[in-house]
Amino acid sequence: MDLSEIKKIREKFLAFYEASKRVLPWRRNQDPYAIWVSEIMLQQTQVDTVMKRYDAFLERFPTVQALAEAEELSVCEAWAGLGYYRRARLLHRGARAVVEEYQGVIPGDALTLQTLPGIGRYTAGAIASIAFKQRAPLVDGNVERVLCRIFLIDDAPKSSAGQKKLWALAEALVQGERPGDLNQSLMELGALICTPKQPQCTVCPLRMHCGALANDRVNELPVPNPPPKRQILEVAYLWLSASDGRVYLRQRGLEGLWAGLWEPYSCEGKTAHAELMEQCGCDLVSSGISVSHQLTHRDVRATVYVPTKKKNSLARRLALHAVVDPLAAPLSALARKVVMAQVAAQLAAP
DNA sequence: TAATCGTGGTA
DNA sequence: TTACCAAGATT
Repeated sequence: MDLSEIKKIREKFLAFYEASKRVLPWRRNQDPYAIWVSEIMLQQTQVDTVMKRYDAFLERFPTVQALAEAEELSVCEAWAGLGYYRRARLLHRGARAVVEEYQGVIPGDALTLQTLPGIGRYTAGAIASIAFKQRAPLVDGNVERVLCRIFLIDDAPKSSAGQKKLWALAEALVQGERPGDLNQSLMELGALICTPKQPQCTVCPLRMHCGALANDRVNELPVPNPPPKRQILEVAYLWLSASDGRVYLRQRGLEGLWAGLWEPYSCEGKTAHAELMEQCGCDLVSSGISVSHQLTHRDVRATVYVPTKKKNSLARRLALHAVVDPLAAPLSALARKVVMAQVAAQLAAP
């Protein structure tokens, strides 16, 4: 990307911001403390939600000194309704750090800001650029979307490759006049025009510079971040059959996973096998049957165990019910797989 | 690196 | 109803 193109894009953003910026409480002045408070409140929180509480918070804690002197509990009170209350505690700690380590003067450069509690890379860039006019970049959810589209970035925004490209572009764009306005213009475009769904490309001031629009890929960029890796849930099932061929089942509790459904007695978690033996009070060996099952956010690995010798008291001890046809019971999909696999194995090799 | 942290809004 | 998203940071 050549510098003249970057410069044109920068100027489009600044012109858009000048013409279209919203009137917001934290844009009244450039008080670093007030900007700081707003940036913390706005983390993962909608503008409307912050609007309702921002002025009251500043009225109660008008300066960094006032906040530092306050009790943590009262800070959290003033935070009520904003969620993520750890932010309030970290902001409070940050204020105390500024008073103790910086004589109450908020540092003006991004690197120092980022050492304060609750201030990460984004917030440091925001405070440094908006309150101190430093050429410090920032990347938030809006900026990710806007830059992925304009610069046709095919990496997922949260991926390391994507983050690297995004921060590099944000860094390049902010190297000009009015860095604070430039940074806010990126976010403002994302909030008002370059929205996640149904972006207003026809009126977008950057439409002549947008790679996604030129390639008709606006709706597929940014590419979705990969879903979080699913947890593995281990389940150990006890296969207990009576001499007459019936199978022992139990009903699960009415809360939680597979609530109210039936299954062979089971234990869950990494120590499922050991726990199952503990509950049975006897040795258990694998029946040779193991089953995989997928839930929304878990991969289940189920293994079936059988007692090494007949334990007639087991069923009574575990309060199990003898069922003639286990497949007729309301089983979870996993338990159904387990029962079918176990029955099939027994028919094949009785 | 991945889970966690709150609440409110939208399609 | 259910994702998905909203000016992220921390451990």
